[in-house]
Amino acid sequence: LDLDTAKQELEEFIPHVRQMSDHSVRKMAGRDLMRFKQFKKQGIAIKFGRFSEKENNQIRKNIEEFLSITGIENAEKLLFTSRFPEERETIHRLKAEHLFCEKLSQGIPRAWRLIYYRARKMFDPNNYKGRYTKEEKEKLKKYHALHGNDWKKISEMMSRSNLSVAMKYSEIKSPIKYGRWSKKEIQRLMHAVEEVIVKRTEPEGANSRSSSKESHRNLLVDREKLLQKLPWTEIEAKVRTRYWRQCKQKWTSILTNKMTKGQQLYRGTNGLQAKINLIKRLYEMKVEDANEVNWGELSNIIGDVPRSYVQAKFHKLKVCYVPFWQKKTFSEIIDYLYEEKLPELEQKL
DNA sequence: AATTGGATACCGACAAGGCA
DNA sequence: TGCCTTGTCGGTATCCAATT
Repeated sequence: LDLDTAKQELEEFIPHVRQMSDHSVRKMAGRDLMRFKQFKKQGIAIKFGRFSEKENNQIRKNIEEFLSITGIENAEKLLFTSRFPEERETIHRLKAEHLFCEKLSQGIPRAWRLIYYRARKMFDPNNYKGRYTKEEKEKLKKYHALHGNDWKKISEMMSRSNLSVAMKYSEIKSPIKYGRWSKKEIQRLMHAVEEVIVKRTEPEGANSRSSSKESHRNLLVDREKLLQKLPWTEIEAKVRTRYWRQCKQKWTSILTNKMTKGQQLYRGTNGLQAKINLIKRLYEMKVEDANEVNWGELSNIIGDVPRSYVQAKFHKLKVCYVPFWQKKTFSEIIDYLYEEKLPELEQKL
């Protein structure tokens, strides 16, 4: 199968296939194309984004079955074979013999690689360890000083996953401030954001003042897009006192304020109406999993606000009004809100 | 003045892309 | 395949202001 044909055939399942490296496309063609076509026959679309609870359960089931077929003791041995040098050969042989790749991805309409990584996260005993203690943070800094970016080594020393230690370190590597933002910091943030936006829309050459103002105005219209794709590490460097994720979050809240012109859209009667509308719309959508919801579409319920604002509001509704929400599925939560809470809210109106 | 609930901030979990 | 980096999502603790 040559590369161009592969790209062409894959395109209907993976819209961004043209931007992928040739190497990944080849891999995907070999491992996934057949599966994708099978799913298409059954009328099932290939998915992206967060895994639904259903998919997670399917992975658990697939792993469990594979373990019982091969007699491999546990998921860690299956998914982190290199941690068990003595048994490596045997496990590899069993995986090949019993078609591990195929079995793992059974019933899940996604690229194989994504499923594999999801499974590794789920079954890594070094994952899900909760917050870092002070001592752990100190240890992490010490180990990094000794071993540099050898996250694999550090993760073993700390019994945390590679991903976890790498991310935590990037947060704590330089001293940052916590707590409320000072005026100066906010100013630096706004400046930094403006700079990267102007730089982006004005590729070298066009540098006249008027065109800069012009593009600035156009960008304000296009803010939803801008909100999502700013170079936050660059901005972090310009702000200096904050970590990039703090910057991003602060920017979102500033933007929300600007968009709502400081009105309190979610207070008093407005807020009540917004809650009611939100519940109604979600109920009407009949969606089974939270990541199928198009939150951007719902934002007009509250007003001119970013998507994340609506999501946060929904979260609040859920936590405040739905008992045992952690144990309920998304549609159960929506049903509860609609049946139990909606009448109450409407009465208050 | 106390209570209550919304806003804000923190940070772990996650997806996905690149490179070797 | 494995590993690292960058960017997004979501749960929770805390802060603060409106309400009683």
